[in-house]
Amino acid sequence: MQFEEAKEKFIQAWGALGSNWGINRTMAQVHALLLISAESLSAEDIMATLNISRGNANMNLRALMDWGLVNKEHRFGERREYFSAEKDIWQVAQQVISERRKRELKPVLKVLEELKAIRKAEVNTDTQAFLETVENLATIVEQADQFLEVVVQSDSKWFLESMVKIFSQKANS
Amino acid sequence: MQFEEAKEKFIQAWGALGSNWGINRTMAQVHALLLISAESLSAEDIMATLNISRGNANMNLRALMDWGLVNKEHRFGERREYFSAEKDIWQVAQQVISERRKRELKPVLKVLEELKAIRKAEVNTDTQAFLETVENLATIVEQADQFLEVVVQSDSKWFLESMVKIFSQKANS
DNA sequence: CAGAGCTTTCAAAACATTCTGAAAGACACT
DNA sequence: AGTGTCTTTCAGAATGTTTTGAAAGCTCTG
Repeated sequence: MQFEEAKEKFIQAWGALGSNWGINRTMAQVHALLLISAESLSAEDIMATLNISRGNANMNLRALMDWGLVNKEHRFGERREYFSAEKDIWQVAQQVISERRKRELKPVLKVLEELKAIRKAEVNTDTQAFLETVENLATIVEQADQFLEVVVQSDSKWFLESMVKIFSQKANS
Repeated sequence: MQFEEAKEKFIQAWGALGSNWGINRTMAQVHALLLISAESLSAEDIMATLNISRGNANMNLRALMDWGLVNKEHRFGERREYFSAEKDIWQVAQQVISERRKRELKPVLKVLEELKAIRKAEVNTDTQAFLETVENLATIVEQADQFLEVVVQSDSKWFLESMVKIFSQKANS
């Protein structure tokens, strides 16, 4: 496989993955492109490579910066700005997890807590089932949230070792 | 908070969550509705409660059945079909994880493996960076995949205990 | 302060997804 | 076979999302 072909394939694949995960295709593609470029790129470069408009490039670069996945660089003596992506994949993963936790998990947890406040007095089959479901759901989402917090705070080495321990424990049981 | 209000709030919240995760809003709402209903519901019930059309209800029920989250029930002496959701949240989570792993993680892993095949001979800065990124990415995605496999195969009790162990280990370090 | 070179914004256009409702299909019963 | 009840399908409509490109905004430099 040739380099150019591989590059393109990677960008496509990453774009497709993104769109399954609520991240828009172009944004994921821009990220992919920056991930695999040794040097930082200008908006111009990105527009040309991905065949997208200036506005589009700008918008998605901004979103990526919001997510903390991409950085802007000023170069001395140049007006043009350059962009680069965090290359340490573990850090990228942590960043993504941390943002999604903030943006999505937290609000859901809040709602679930509120819902537990429904008056237990009002007892009938439906209320019963409802409360039980909400409580179970809240528990599992909280646990997932806590787990992810640990992930976000761990360094990659520690985390992987812990996972290996779990795997082997599982294998022996 | 009154029951009806709580119910509605829950359905809305679940719908919103779904759309951040590549699941369409209505599908998530139908799932939510079934989750919190003590009895199974007919298509008619669902249409009425969520204010959606027959076709829409049918389509999303089918998708939920595809995901293994909802079951169809035939009742003796009735032609109408009833639908119910798996209420054990741990099972729901496992089911969702297992489907997404199959649908999304596997294809990405496949592409990443293919990309590693780029000729290493062709060495220059860009190729270098590319290969390194792809390899790191592949490693982390594989590890996530393995972890999720363990989750899917574990019972809830075992898994939670393992997580607690990790948490406390982390706390002591 | 005028102009060059770049970035940012935003309304309208293009595109994609989701929903509707009418029609066709399936089935059980007479 | 005919009828009533329910389910499924699907083309077109509605809605939602993304992209474009032109215009407006910066900021440096002569």
